[in-house]
Amino acid sequence: MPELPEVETLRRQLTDAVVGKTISGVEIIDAIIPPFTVNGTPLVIEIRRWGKYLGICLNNGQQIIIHLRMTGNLLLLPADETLPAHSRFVILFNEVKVVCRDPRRFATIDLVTSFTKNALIENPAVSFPTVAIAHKGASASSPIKQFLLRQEIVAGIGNIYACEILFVARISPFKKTSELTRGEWLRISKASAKILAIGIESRGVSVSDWRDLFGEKGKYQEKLLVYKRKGEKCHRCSGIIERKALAGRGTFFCPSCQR
DNA sequence: GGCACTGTTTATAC
DNA sequence: CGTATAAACAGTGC
Ligand SMILES: [Zn+2]
Repeated sequence: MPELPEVETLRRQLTDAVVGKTISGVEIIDAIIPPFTVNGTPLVIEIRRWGKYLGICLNNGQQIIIHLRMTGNLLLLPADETLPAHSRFVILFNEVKVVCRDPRRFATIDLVTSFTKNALIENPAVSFPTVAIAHKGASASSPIKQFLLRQEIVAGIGNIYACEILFVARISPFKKTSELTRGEWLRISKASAKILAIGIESRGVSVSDWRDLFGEKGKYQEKLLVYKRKGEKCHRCSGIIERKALAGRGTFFCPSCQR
């Protein structure tokens, strides 16, 4: 479930763990991944993030770009440790290695010399300006939840946090963006910053098998407000949380206090 | 066994 | 052009 908070957690942990270290190679385990060659044995100079993309920047001009998709995670292990099941690639250092474990095999890794991903709101955990997105929303007809999931609009929000944010903002996931008022956009802005920050502080949400770089579970699953809470009592009113499909995704909300 | 469901994105069809 | 659906894959739960 790597969404923005999970990927940001890895970015921070990787920064502490491998910046300044020498990469001795990248081993591709899953043959479906196109092979590539790292030039020489470069140093890691920075770990960057664009939405859910992670970039390992090297001092040879190359960059390793990783997207964990549904079930990918990264694990820091001693160099001589046996690889876990579903390992797909391994980034090798002198004494440690970073392995990508990914049962569903959707995660991607690429070696590039330049990379960028643009979005209307680049880092919603830090800043969520409302003027441009409200303008774009005014001319769209999609439900707000689908709109928040579009990565070229808001980089990094995924299905779980979209549900959580809209609960905090007291807005129905099905409400059309063209019908949102200025005040509602401001509530979405505040709720996004708040929930994503809590997600990051919690080192993510382990509703399934998510683990951080050190194999530890996150803590946000203990704080979930609506996600996976179908049939349970709303924390804000006397309503009961419902689940409905929206664009094929499970969508959790309180029908009585989200309008 | 069968079917629904799961964190994401993208190609393809309309 | 925007929007909707299927597909990539493997596991889990009913
Ligand atoms: Zn409620």
